[in-house]
Amino acid sequence: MYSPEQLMQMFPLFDRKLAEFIASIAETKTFSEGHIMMKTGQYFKASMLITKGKVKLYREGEDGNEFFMYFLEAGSACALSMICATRNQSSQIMAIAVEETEVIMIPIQYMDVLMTEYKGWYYFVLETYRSRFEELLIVIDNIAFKNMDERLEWYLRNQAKHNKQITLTHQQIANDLSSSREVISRLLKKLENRQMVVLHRNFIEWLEPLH
Amino acid sequence: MYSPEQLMQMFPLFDRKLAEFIASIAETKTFSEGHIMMKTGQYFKASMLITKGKVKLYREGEDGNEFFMYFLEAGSACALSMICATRNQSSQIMAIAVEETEVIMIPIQYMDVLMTEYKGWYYFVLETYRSRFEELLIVIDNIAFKNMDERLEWYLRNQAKHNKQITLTHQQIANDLSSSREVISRLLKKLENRQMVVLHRNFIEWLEPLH
DNA sequence: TTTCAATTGTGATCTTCATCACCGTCCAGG
DNA sequence: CCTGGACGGTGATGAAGATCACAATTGAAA
Repeated sequence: MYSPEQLMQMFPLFDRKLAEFIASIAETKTFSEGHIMMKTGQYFKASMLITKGKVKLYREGEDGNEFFMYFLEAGSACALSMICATRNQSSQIMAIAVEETEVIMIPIQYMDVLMTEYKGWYYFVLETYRSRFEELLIVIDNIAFKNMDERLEWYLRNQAKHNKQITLTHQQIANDLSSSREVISRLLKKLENRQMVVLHRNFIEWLEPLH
Repeated sequence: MYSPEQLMQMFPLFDRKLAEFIASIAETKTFSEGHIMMKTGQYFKASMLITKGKVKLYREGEDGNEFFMYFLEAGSACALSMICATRNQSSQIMAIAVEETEVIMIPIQYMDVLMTEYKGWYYFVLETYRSRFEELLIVIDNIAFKNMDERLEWYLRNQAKHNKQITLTHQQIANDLSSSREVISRLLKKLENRQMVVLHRNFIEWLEPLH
């Protein structure tokens, strides 16, 4: 499905030997938009490397609340799937494909040989874990130290990274931030006054530079 | 300093071969109470395994705020020191010894051989990372979904795990929870009314069962 | 013993945000 | 074309918690 060259381009930490091995065992799987790729309490039989699309990672509260944490995009891997697959344990996170998403599945039985024979693999695993950890720390910063207006701005900037047209309703944003629609509507209005966004029905236009 | 047997007892995921290797290269280091073991932006030249004592991990906000995340105790390792050592990157967390703490330092140059030759090591690394990750998720649950009274209760339960006498001032607790002293004082008073704690000057007695 | 700084208690007020109530707008399916 | 449900706007009210002001208590140092 993918050549070693393509893999090395998507996953810069892969060396040639590793890319060749992954290419030889890769099985891809496609999830359609809205598909739940991972549910709280689920066990994994494979690690997933994302090759196309975009996945939204949530934390689920006890009372059915959802709390947005981060996106995974092409070139990244699901840290939890890697570790849970290796250690055969369950996850505490929910993942939903926000667009059509393709992943490479690496069955659990290859974990040992990958880890022991391919140095590039464990660099990749560690880097994946480290960067997910950093993202969680940023999430904590946001909810611990910032007000809703700053969190909304950070959230929109995140969403806008790949597309300045953010096709979300105020209600969906409120859910992701664990807030309420009215508050989000009012804050969006303020951002519009500051000329940072233009509001439309069913989508929001982001006017600021993306990085 | 430590025999392989002692190491295997403290770190259950170590197999004999790994414990022997660690024992052969172990250098211990002791940090006195209050010592800052790790600072935001610091680089590591070694992984640290904790053999005695207790370490408090904080997230630092931009404006000097501190936010308590979790403790590390004997038998656990600092996930960040392991990964940052391996990948030679800096951390975003602060660690302070809350009691006299002894650690085994594993210099960076052993990371490769540990990872490739000792299967027990990478299980240990993954498990360390996974459990730290879970703890961060719990922190997020708390600040995203819970009120201050529940968070305070969780915090005290955590502190009391090893000692029912919690020697902290209300101000210190407020800092850890990123709240204010007055709020903490009032909530503590409520807990006292519910007979869950007894308040004293400079320390708090936890009356509930520990687990 | 006196004194001063750290700790704790308490009321008043303010800000942020959640919640409720209600209305207008848009648009897709009948 | 009409109409009901989804979406968005807006004011009023309430609760949680931050902040301010100040008093009371304690304990260690002088």
